Amino acid sequence: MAQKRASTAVGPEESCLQIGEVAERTGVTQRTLRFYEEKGLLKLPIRLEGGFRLYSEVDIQRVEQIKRLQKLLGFTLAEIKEMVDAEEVKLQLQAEYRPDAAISQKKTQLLRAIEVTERQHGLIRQKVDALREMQSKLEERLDTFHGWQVHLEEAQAKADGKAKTKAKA
Amino acid sequence: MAQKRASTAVGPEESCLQIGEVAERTGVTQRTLRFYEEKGLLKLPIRLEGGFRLYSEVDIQRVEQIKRLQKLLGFTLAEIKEMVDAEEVKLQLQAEYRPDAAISQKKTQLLRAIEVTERQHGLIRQKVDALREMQSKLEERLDTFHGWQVHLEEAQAKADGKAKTKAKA
DNA sequence: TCTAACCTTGACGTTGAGGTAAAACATCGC
DNA sequence: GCGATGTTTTACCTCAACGTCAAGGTTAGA
Repeated sequence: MAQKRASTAVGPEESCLQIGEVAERTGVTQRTLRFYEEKGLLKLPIRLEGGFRLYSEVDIQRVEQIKRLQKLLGFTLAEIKEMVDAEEVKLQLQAEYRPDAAISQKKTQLLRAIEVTERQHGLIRQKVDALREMQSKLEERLDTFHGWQVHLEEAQAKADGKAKTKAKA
Repeated sequence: MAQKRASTAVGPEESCLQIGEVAERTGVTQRTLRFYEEKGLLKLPIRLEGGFRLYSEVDIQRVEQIKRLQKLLGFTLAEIKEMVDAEEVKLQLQAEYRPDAAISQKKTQLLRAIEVTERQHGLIRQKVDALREMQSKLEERLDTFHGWQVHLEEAQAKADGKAKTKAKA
């Protein structure tokens, strides 16, 4: 362990994790974190004077989100980027909600965000539908299998019975 | 169009589509079909004397299944292979159900098939759950957005009203 | 028989999503 | 100041899932 928490260098409330710890806690490699950054999936992290990246808990959550979207749901990193971008827009709108200059510009941004969100929603519904269909098919198949299993048990019992009778005789 | 349906060359009931037509109907390329074959996702098709591949409707269905699993649900071809292999086992068991020699062997196979199917089922449930969570989050977000939208409209109306009053004065 | 359209195998290229290795800098505890 | 770790950038490697020629064989139809 070479470094402790550099907890006073940047801001008062940031959690300030270095890349190694983020990697460990999220289960991805450091390379992957840099790669995501390069691809715009993670925003450029603040740096220590020496150039070391400093992450926050929010970043960790985002990484976990990315992994879920990718591994569980099969989205590509490009699609995921679109999603996190939309999220970014939301946060931005949320933060800048007070200083209400340029209302019509905000309206445009908002419309864009809504559009993206609705597309995502539709995409997900498609996936859910497909999954449900698969699921019911699998259940059907399992039923069939169990039926066969019973059938096989019976057949075997009969065969055994015959064998025993023969052995007795 | 250089060839017609070679409908009498192999069997009486097979549909006999050539690779080009299968590609067109499924929306994948010929290269992809050969690739799937190479990877064991499609069984080796029967061939015309000249070596041309001949597919059936069942093959088309399988290709469509593969594409769904892959694009919609994010399974890798390796995972998909496992699934279609399981399906193959099922068909095999189904076909060989009559000649009931070696019952215990069949039981083993059946157990294996059940195991795979149940794993798939669980996997899919996980995915559905994750997707549902995402979906409700998105709906929540859309609600927020629409609220903001209304808010912005009001703000703009107010601003416009002021402007008009000023212009009148 | 000849040709246009279709198919074959083979080999190399590409893109996405990282892995791995190297050389040099940073930080901490001593 | 030094050594042990931890990080940084650069650069090349890999693996999956195809794309893209290239060179040649096949088939139906005029």
